[in-house]
Amino acid sequence: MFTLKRTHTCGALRAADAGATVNLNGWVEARRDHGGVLFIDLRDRYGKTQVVFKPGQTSGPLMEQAMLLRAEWVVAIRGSVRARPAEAVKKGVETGEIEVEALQLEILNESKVPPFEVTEHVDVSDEIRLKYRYLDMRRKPMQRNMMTRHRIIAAFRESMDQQGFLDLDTPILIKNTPGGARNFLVPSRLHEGQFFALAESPQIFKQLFQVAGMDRYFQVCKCFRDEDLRADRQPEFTQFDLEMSFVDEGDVQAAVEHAVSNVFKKVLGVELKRPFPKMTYAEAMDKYGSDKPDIRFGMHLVDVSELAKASAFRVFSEAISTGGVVKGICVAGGGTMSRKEIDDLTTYVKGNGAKGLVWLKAEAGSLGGSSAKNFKPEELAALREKMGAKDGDMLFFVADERGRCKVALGGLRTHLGAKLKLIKEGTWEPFWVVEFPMFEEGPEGKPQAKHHVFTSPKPEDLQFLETEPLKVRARAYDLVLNGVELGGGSIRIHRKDVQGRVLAVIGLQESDIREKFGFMLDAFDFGAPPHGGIALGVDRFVMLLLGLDTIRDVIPYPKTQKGQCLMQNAPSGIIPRQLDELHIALKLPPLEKKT
RNA sequence: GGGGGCGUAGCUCAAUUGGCUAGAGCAUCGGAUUGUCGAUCCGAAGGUUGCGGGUUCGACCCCCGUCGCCCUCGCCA
Repeated sequence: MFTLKRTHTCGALRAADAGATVNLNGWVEARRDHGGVLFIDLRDRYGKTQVVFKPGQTSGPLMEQAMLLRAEWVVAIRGSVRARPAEAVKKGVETGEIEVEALQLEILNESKVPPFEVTEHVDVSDEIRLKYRYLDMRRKPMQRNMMTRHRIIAAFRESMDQQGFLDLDTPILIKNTPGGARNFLVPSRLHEGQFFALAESPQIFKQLFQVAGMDRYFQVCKCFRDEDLRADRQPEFTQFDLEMSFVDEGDVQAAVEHAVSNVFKKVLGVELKRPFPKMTYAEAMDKYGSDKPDIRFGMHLVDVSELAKASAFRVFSEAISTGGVVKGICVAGGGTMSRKEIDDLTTYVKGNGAKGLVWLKAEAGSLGGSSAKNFKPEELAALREKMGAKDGDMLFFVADERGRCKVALGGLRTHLGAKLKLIKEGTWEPFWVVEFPMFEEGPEGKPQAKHHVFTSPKPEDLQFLETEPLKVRARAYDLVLNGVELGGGSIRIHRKDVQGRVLAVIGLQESDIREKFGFMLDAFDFGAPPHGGIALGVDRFVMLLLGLDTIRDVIPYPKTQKGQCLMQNAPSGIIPRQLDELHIALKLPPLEKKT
């Protein structure tokens, strides 16, 4: 029986409702039995309301029924709203001024004792949370995360609609095109021996929308990548995806800024300054050692290679003579660091590929520390000057091959920013990283696309395409916020000849190009407009706005680091008949390989 | 595939150098309790120390293997 359908949610009632007779539906979160009076906290996603059963006012049978209630039972209650006695008002709770005096109770469902207490007050391991995700999501933090996720997506959609974008979907089952992220494969029953891939992004389809004249497409879409997981990477994740025609970089960026700003305004009440600033890739790497720097604190990387070249300190001079660089950072007030802390930092940079960490303390108008003896006094003075150090500061240097030096020192900068709490929390400084290189050096020195093969080179760099590909800059842009890459996009190639040249640079044979991208190039034969777009990671976006450090907490049903669903126990084997239908034979590695 | 951390009661954790009956808080169950709200008080029950092997007089602790969760490198255009 379910007759007492709710008239109010568990978060709705206020002092002004006193006297009303209402129905509430929800879960029993807590039960406080005082021998006479019995309190029940009733919970739904809107809040909690205290229900009270009082001897004298509550009938005997109803009291008996109420005594049965346990945590997580689902009930419907009819009762009258009462203002609480002044001394019993619960401050800081929206429904704290009232309670509902029960008149009637329907037990809609009982519950086993849950594996963990369904309250935000207890810590539960990820493993247990994922196994019982439906219980985890009953708790306030996950409810908040899911509601925020919804509001972010809604605000994004609202902006897209306002700007005239069409919400169109694209296939999940698509052609397998090796290269880039590994695809999940789906065998085709109707075509024996053939496979679909799950879309790793709608990239090609959204570009073909532009050829189709569907100017201004967007989608909130699932993408699938069969790669190893991280705190911010799941095998299936969600993107804000958009593409527009007859545009340049500025048009795409403006559209995204409108949407991102709307999200911040609607969800956080924060007005972002537009347009977002831009930083070139070269500057990001030079000053921060990262293509997604956290610019909420300074501590820039300083190149001291000129000083290092002639240095008596061989670690420095040899790094330069072998073609490397020496860079440093200045930690304001870091002079008080202990030897142990410095050792930990050394371990940290070594983990990022550096050979070691040189440290010098700014003190007594010069530089000290165990490495200081390797330098002449005037060298120390010059270093101090170049690094802008004051007494009490700590200087760290990494001498290494250019790329490794930036990565190691950039990593150290980020690490120190968090460790020393240099980051201004609650500040939002989104910006664009632009002028990415078109290619990067792949294995065996072969150029490979840094963004993707449909990214347009800058026209003025086209002349180097075949001769010095690594020098070519792309019309690509990444949106970076608080050290997180929120997404990236580009102006695409819309001319078949240029597309062919780019594919050739990365070493694709004519036949490969036909097989993989033939339909795309064919489409370009029929009048492709100039176009461009971007994709943003929804999960990362939500994580960032909520100040969390894993996207698992903003995805309703995420996978573990081994890519499994602990609730369903997926993936799992299939029965022989299913394999037969697909004409698939398993070839498993031997179970045990013991010698 | 590599490196690291963790795995003890339903949950979160403790257990000295390898040593006595493996403990605590919460949850659960029973009792008490008429204004609590993460109620309180009294009591009870609850353990294959992830699993398998080894070393030892003796293993939660040491060794080998294995499974799981997490972080990370590779990888993720």
